[in-house]
Amino acid sequence: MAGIEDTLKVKVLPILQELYGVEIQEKQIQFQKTRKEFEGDITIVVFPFVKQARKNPEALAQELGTALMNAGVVSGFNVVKGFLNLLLGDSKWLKELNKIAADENFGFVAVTEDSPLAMVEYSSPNTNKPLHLGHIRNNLLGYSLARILTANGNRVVKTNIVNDRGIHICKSMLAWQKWGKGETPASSGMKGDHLVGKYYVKFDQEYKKEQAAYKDRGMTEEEALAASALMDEAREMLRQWEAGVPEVYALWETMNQWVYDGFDVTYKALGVDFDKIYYESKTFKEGKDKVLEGLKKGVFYQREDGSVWADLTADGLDEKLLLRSDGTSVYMTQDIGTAKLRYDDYPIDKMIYVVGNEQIYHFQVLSKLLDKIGFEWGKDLVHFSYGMVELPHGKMKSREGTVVDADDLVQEMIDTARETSQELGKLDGYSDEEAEKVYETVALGALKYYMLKVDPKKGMMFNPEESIDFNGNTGPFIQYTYARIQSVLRKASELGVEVPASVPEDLDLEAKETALLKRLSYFPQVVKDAGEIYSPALIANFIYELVKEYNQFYHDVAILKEEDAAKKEMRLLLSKVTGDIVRRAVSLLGMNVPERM
RNA sequence: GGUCCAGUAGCUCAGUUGGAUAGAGCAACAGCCUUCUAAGCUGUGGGUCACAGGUUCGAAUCCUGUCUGGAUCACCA
Repeated sequence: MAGIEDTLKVKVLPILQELYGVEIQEKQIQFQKTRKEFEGDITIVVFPFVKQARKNPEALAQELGTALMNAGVVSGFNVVKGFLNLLLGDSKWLKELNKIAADENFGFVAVTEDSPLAMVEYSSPNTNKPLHLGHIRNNLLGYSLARILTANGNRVVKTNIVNDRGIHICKSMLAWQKWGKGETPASSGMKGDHLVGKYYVKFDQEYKKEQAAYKDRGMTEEEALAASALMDEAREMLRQWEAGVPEVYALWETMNQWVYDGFDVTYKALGVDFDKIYYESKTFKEGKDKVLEGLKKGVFYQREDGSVWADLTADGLDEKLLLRSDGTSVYMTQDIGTAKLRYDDYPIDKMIYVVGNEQIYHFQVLSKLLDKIGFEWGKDLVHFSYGMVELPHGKMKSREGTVVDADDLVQEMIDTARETSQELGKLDGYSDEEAEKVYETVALGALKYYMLKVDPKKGMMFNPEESIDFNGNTGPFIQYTYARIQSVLRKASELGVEVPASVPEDLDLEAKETALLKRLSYFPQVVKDAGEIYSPALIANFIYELVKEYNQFYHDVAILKEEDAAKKEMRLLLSKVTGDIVRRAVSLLGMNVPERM
């Protein structure tokens, strides 16, 4: 598409110059896809230069079209109001098909050692509970973003910052100590992160009981909060951890390891991974140092109680606490430290944080703070924020156990894929193992596509039942089309028809064939746009349109029944190329496609 | 209260830097399996683009105001 537009532009500019003797800016020439209800391949909007040319829109379009026709640039045209619809002719599209077939990396920019380096932070779990639905959106967005950036010619480092310290971790540790009776993942048969999460919930339940008991004894809400023995114990544990008390530290290490083992399983199931993992327990001291350095330089100030603050009121933000009065660090301090370590480790050109939109303010502040401390890259950091995932029933609360657990959800999707597939008898003849693999691919495809097709900025409604629907704008629909293409290719091979590397350019195309080719030719532009605005949704919508186009083509023409050998080969090549593009486009979403389903 | 984000069909969502008669899917209804996979295809119905102004050849899109929903403004992370 881009290529076609550029060559057209070069031809159109001098013609306008010659016809009307006016200098038209390149920007003024607007191309758009010709709408379905009109005849044509590409459309020029002439309104932008009617004034300069001092002509009415229709006459201008008519003259421009005639000139382009005479110059042999287009094979035909028609004018509707101010819209000049151009027909490019079949040979142009067949040339495009041969080009796509010859270029294995069609639409992707090659990555070299000199390519810019982008770091994508995503996932960022806490080690006191398992991953849930919100994390799934985060993980899928982050992973997809990394792939899209790679496709656009960036070196990419995927990173994860694990929040492995703080009072919330101590809560599960304390609860396990008090009520765990030595339970381990091995002894309980539970996944480590689920086991630890169970004790986090346990703490909250006991804490609520305690508070209720206090209130029964006549305490006010505030008095009860202040009197909490449980919370005191948790805080004491945090102090002991910071002081490095061996037993506490050992317990912390053991329970964290359980959680990491559990996370690994979930990440693997989701098909996401990381190049480098940072731990807050190892970065918060670095942040403290940076803050104290800033204090010395006079960028920050200290209050009477010893707490350290940044005054951002001049930037339209508030005052921000960086170190507590007892000298311990807060969330912001840790992020400063992590940022510093990362820039020490990598020559980062672009830093992207995939973090929920409830933290927009946090990242505005972080950007300003990093800038003030003297990191010139601070103001360029990107907070790729995404909206919350809501459920039809209401909000999720991890402490109340109303979350949708990531592992459970994935398992449910796989079960549904299996049931539906078996009902339809889709995979008869496959071994159990092979079939199971397909169920997983389909289940994950459904989940990923559903999560990624929505504009990340917006909050989304996750309807479990609808997501497992195998009809419509869904991952399985895309996978199904791909599988059917492979089936056509297998059948052709059985019949002894080879898919050619290229086809003659003097064939006559039918409307559905041109439409499909047009769609394919947009691919590079879509990848580029998605990379610029960081949008997996753009890719998802493109794939859906492409696949729909193929399905219409598939049902309209008999690919293998065609008598004309050249035309049959053209249709086969078109199918193969479509399959290749679908597979590669889908990989940008972290999705896989099955060869058969 | 300040700041930020959103509001498009009954539901879930698209809608490129302002362009033609605002599009899909789901749900409803009606067709299509002797053919390369019917997890599909075709058709029908369904809209005050939250509301009111403004900018212009042209506004769902840009500007202003209002309403509604969400987020945030912690010595939580």
